[in-house]
Amino acid sequence: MAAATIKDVAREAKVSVASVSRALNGGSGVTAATSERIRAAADRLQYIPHAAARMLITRRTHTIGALLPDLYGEFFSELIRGIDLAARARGLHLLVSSSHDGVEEAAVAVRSMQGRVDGLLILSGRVDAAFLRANLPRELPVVLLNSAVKNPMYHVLNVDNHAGAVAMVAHLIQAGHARVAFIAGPEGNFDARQREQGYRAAMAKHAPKAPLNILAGDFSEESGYRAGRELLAQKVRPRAVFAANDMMAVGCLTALKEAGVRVPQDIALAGFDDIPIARYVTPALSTVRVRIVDLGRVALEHLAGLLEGPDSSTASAQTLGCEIVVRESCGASVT
Amino acid sequence: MAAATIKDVAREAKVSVASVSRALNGGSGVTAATSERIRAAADRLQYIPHAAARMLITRRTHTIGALLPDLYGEFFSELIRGIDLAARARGLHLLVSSSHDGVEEAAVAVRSMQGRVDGLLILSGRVDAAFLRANLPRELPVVLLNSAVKNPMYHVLNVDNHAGAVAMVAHLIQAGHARVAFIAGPEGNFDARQREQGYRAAMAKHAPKAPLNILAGDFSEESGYRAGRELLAQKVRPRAVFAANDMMAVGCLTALKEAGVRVPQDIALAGFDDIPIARYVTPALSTVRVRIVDLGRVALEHLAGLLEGPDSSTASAQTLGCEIVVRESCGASVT
DNA sequence: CTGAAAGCGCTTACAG
DNA sequence: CTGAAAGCGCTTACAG
Repeated sequence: MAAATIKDVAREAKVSVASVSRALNGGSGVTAATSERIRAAADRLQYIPHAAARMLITRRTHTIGALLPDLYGEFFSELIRGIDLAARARGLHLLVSSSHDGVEEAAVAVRSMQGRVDGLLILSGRVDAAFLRANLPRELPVVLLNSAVKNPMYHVLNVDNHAGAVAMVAHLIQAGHARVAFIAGPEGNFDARQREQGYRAAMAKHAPKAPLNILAGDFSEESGYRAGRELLAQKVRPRAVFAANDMMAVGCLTALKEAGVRVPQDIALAGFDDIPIARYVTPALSTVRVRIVDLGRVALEHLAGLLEGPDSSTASAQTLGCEIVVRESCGASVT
Repeated sequence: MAAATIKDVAREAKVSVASVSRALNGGSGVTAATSERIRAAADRLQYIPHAAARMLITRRTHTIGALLPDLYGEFFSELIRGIDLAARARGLHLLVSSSHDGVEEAAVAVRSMQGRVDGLLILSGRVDAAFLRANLPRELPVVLLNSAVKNPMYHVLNVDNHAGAVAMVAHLIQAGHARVAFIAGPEGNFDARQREQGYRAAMAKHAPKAPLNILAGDFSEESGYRAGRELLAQKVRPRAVFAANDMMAVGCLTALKEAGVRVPQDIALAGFDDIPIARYVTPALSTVRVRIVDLGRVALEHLAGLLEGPDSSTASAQTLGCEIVVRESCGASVT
C-alpha cells in the first residue's frame, strides 16, 4: 500500500484536509478534540507529510547545502560533524557536495543545489564575489568559511590564522629562539598567507633584529622535508622552525632527524592544525589548534540565523580563535 | 525579480508549458527548431526548474541519504568522499546525517529523510532488520554497510575483515612468529568480531599447536596500552601481537617501548585499518588496509543500481577485499 | 508536433 | 473552529 497522504488522514479523521494541515502544524485554529482525533488518525496511518509538496508550497526546504573542496581527512570530518550536529539541533537537513577542486565543478554543484536548499555554506579557495554573483540568486543566504572575500555583501567566518601564528612565533621567541624560520604554504592559499603574515608580524614585534627566514612549501610532507634540507644547508641555522602546517613540520622533522639534528635541543619545531599525527611523532609536535567542530557549528548557526531573519542585511565577518598546543618539539615543558 | 518558472519560459518562447517541459527533458516530441527556441528562452531567463515541483510530480528526488554513526576522522571522510564522487558522477545529490549513536536518534534521522531521498546508505552497528522494518517503507532501496544483518531482504556490503585478519596472521606466522597474540575490539562490534574470527581461523590453520592468546580491548589507544602491559606480564610472552585496530596497536607499542621491549626484534606488531598515524609511529606499523573510498563508491553504485532496476529483488551480500601493508613493526622487509 | 487539462500533496487566505 | 477552493511549479496522458 502506498504511503498515506493528507487526504487519507482527512478521510480517516472525518475532517477536511485543511484541518489536518492545521492540526499537524502548530495546531492553532483547531479545537483540542479535533486535533486529537486527527493526530490519532495520522498515527494510525503512519502519515508522513510529503516533503516535496511542502517545499513547493512553503518555499522552504529545511535543508542547507555545504560546498566543500577536496579536504584533508580530519579537517573534513570535524567540519561536517560540527555542521551536522548544529543542523540537526535545528531540524535542518544537510546536503553535502565535496571534493570540488575546479571552479567550474563548484559552479555546477552550486547551481544544481538551487531550489534544494534554503542556504549555503561554502568553503573554497576558488569562490570569490564574482563567482557568487554569477552562480547564485542574490536572495539565497550564504556563509563563506575561511574565505578571502571582503565584500560586505557576504557573510564570512574565518579562522584566526594570523593570531594563531603570532602566538606560536611569540612563544618560540620567548622560549629563547629568536632566529625563527618559517616554512610557507602554497602560493595562493588564504590560510597560508595569513599564517605567514602572522609570522612576519610576530618577528617584527618580538625579534625585530632577527632575520626573516622564509622557505617555500606547499603544505605537503615532502615540501616540508625539502625545506628542512634547505635549512640544514644554511650557513647560520635557525634556532626554531615554524611550519605553516603540521604535515610540513613532520616532513621537516624527518630531514632534521636524518641529519642528526636534535629536536628541540638543536632546533625547536612547531606546526599548525594539530592533526592527529602531531602527537604521535617523536618528539611530539607543538602546534596551533583550530577547533574545527566549532567552525562548522558556528557557521551553521550563523546561516540558520540568516534564514530566520533576513533583516541582518549588513553582512558580518566573524573570526574564530585558535590555541597553542605546546608539546616536546618546541622544548618547553610538556603539556 | 523572482526566479523564472516554466510559465515564463513558455511565454518567452511562445509555446505551451508542455512543450517547454518536453524540450528541456530529453527533447523528444518537439521539432529541433522549437526546441532550440525554447532553450534560448530558458537561457535568457536563467531558468532552473524548481526541484520540489519536479520531485512532487516525478516522485524522484535524485538524492540519496547517508546515515552514519559517529565515526573516526579518516574513515568518515574517505567514506563520504567515495560516496560523494560516485553520486556526483551519476547526478545524484547526497543528504548526510552523521554522528548518530543511539538507536532512537538513528530512527528519527531515517524517518525525517522520508520523502527526501530515493534510497539510503546506512552504516550503523545499531541498525538491524527489525529497525529497518519499523522505520522504513519496504519500497525504499537500502544498502547496508559493514552490517551484521543477514536477512536476504536487505542489500549488504561488507569489508572482508575476516580475510584481512587471516592474511595478516598468516604473514606473522610465516615470518616465524608462531605465538601470535590478539588484542580484541569492543564486545558487540561487528568488525571486531570478524577480525577475531580471522585470527582464530588463521591460528588454527597455520599454527595449530600455538596457544590462542586473546586480550580484551575496545578499539581505544588506552585499551591497547593496557593489553600491552598484560602481555608483558605473561610468563611466556608472545612473539607477535596483532591488534584489532591501529589505535590499539599504537597504544600497545607505547607499552612495549616503555618496557624496553624492542619492536619488531623481540615482539612483532601489527594493526588493522591503516590510519594515517600508522606510518608515522616508530617503528612504522604494519597493518591491514581497507580501501574506504571504494567502500563508499561501491555502496553508492549498488544503491544507484537498485534505483534504476527494482528487478534485482533478490538482495545481495557483497564483500570488499583488503590488503596487507607490511612496514617495519612486523620485522619483514620494508615496503 | 503541439496544447489544454488534470493532478502530484500540500498550505493558506477566504468564507461561513 | 471548520471547509471549499485556489495555487505552488512541474509532467504526462489525452486529443487534435
